[in-house]
Order: sequence, then C-alpha cells, then structure tokens
Amino acid sequence: MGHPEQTSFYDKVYAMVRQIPRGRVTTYGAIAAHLGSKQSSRMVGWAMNHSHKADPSLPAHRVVNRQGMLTGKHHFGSPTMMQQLLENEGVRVADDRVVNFREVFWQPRGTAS
DNA sequence: GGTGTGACCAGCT
DNA sequence: AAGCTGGCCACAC
Repeated sequence: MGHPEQTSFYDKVYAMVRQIPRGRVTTYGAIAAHLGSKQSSRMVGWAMNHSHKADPSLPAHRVVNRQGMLTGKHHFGSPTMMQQLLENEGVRVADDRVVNFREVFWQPRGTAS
C-alpha cells in the first residue's frame, strides 16, 4: 500500500471519465472528490485539457461543471461539438447547460485508485 | 527548483 | 442575487 502509484494523475482522471456511462454526465468536483481532494477540481479540469492526447479519445463531453454548464465546450473542435455529442447520447442541452442535470448526473463509484 | 497556469468550487461582499 | 477572490494541487518550462 505505501508504494507510490506510477499512474499519473491524468490517468486517474481519464480512467474515471471512461467509467461514465453513455447518456450520463458528471462534474469535475465529483471526480476530484473521488480522487481524494474535493478542492482540487481545478486539477481535473486541467487534466482534461490534455485529454485530447489520451488514446482512445475520452468522453470529455460528459464532464461538466457543478452547475451542469458546458464550460469546456470551447476546447472541442467546434463550440457546439460538445453539445451535439451530449444530445447525440440523449442528454438534452439548453443554453450551454445540461437539462435535467440532476437526473443524468452520474456519481463515480468503486475504487478511486 | 521556483513560478505560472488551469475545462473549478465555495465563501464572502 | 450576482460578482469577485482565494484556495487547491499536479505538471511544464
């Protein structure tokens, strides 16, 4: 147990994002809290900034902020790509915000490692 | 090895 | 009610 994990913080976030079921969304804070530091939600967002380098591509469009707003939509190919991806999965988006966010919200479960 | 940065969150004014 | 500030930690230069 005391051995440091060689898995980068990014990989932890990526693994968490991959566990998000299709048609569901989660928040940066939820992932950060699951990783141990609820206040490190910025780290999650920053890790997502490099998510484009992850292979295969991560469902980054399933990660939104606490308010359910598509804050990272600007980091996609198109400013509307994130919304289209969500709507393609059945998640309705209006005014850059997820409709019924509390219903489609998915909380990470299982192991945080 | 210090400094800066970041797709956030919560609290204060 | 809405806007601003600080804090938080990992990673690149």
